Amino acid sequence: MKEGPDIAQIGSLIGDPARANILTALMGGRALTATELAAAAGVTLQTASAHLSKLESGGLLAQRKQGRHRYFTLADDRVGKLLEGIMGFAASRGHLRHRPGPKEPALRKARICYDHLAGDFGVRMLDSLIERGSISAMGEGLSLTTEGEKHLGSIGIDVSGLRSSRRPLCRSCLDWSERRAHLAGSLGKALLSNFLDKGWARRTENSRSIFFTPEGERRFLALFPLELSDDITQPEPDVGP
Amino acid sequence: MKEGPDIAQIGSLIGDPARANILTALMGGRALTATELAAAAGVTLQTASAHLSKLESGGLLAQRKQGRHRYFTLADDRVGKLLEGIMGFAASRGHLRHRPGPKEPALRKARICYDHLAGDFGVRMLDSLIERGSISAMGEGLSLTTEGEKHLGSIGIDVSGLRSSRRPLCRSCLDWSERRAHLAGSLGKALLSNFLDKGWARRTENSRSIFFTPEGERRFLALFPLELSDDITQPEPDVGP
DNA sequence: GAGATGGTTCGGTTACGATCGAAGTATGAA
DNA sequence: TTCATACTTCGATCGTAACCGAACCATCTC
Repeated sequence: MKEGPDIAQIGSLIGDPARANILTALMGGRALTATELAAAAGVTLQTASAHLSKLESGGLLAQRKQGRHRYFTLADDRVGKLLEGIMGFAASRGHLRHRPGPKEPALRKARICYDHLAGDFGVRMLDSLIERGSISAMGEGLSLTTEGEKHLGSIGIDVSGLRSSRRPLCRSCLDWSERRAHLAGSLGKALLSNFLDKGWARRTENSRSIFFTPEGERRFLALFPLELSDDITQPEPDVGP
Repeated sequence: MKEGPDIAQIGSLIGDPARANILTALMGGRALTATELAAAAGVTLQTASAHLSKLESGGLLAQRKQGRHRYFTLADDRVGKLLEGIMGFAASRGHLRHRPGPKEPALRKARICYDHLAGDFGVRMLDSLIERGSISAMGEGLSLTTEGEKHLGSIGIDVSGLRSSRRPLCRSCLDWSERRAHLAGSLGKALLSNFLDKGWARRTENSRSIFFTPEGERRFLALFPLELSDDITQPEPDVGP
């Protein structure tokens, strides 16, 4: 007696707190093991195992066996989009049940989103590029200008090489904590790699946060200036119990 | 572990089948009453009431009181976007909610949707009316032409009487199993009543399917011819687990 | 081989929430 | 006023799914 795509099944998969925690943990784009995910979800390994198999057969997760580990990731980036959408909506509704842990400020400042930079720094980077005219925003889409290609070339990004890949060069990705867009696509990935290669920043173990060295941060901020650089330094007040 | 993260709340709201039906029903953009939604969800009014208040306090629904009716709509179009995203994902994943049971073909052929005709027959009826010029489709909206008013008057529909009601005369209602529109609104209701009154068809007990008598079916098909009457007879292949 | 680590399966318990009958409230009609 | 319709609240039932302990399989190290 049911008609239409089964949104209830997807919904109930996301609707369980343990599974929601698992999915949230995987939003960073890194592959995580069942044990790590069990810890993230706050359940035992057996329970997590059951959840993971449900999520997988529901098409939300993919797993890849490597030795005696099983690495789980989101099935594809459409799942990520979907979750971002729900997170953004939930955040805007004030459904912030998110517990502000100690690592939270670092996550908010700079973190990885799939393979590119998100958080305050990610938002700032895109804003600055747009303000400068390196990237033009038309509606939902983004495109690199010739000025931008020159600009980014000067800091070591091989744009023409990126163009040859199948993946779109520029895409905007909505940040759930900021509700503002940051830069995704192959260019977003290349920029982050560039920062890491230069030693401006490094990934934090077992976390999605990205740590900028003082020198790296100085250079980053100089490279991506903003007319109205306001809320990037002040920490946000804690919300919730 | 009741302290679920943000997305779990939204997910579990969408995750209940009854609530998913309610939301799906509201995707048409029309405001519907609690009673209509109860029917759409296949639950009693009390149960629907509980679901509706949950959905509302979850920020997914808005209600507007009008006389002794309570009209519910999606809270805003961001909710619609969200649901569309989930539906799109579910559809692409092949999560079609069809558990092809024995009654399934009958449901697909002709069934009731609130108070009007849906399924193959519903789609055909609207297509035929548009092809004939009785109804003109402009974007999302439908309107009855003067030719159409004459045409339907000839088969016993009092259009001017219907106009006096508050309810819109013509509305298109998207059928998720068909992904095509059928005719809703007071005219859609009147047409179905007309068929039932004439004895062309009757409702099936405890089901949403509508049974056409052989004679009724013959007349119906004659009344609503189609240039390209193709897929109305061949049953779709089962999509099994 | 033995032992350790990573992960799954099974069985039984438990708690949550969906459901409906019945009774109660609000609005409109006669 | 009285009756009817639309909807909500209350209370109780009941099914399902989340959960964990324990046992089991798989892979790596030594």
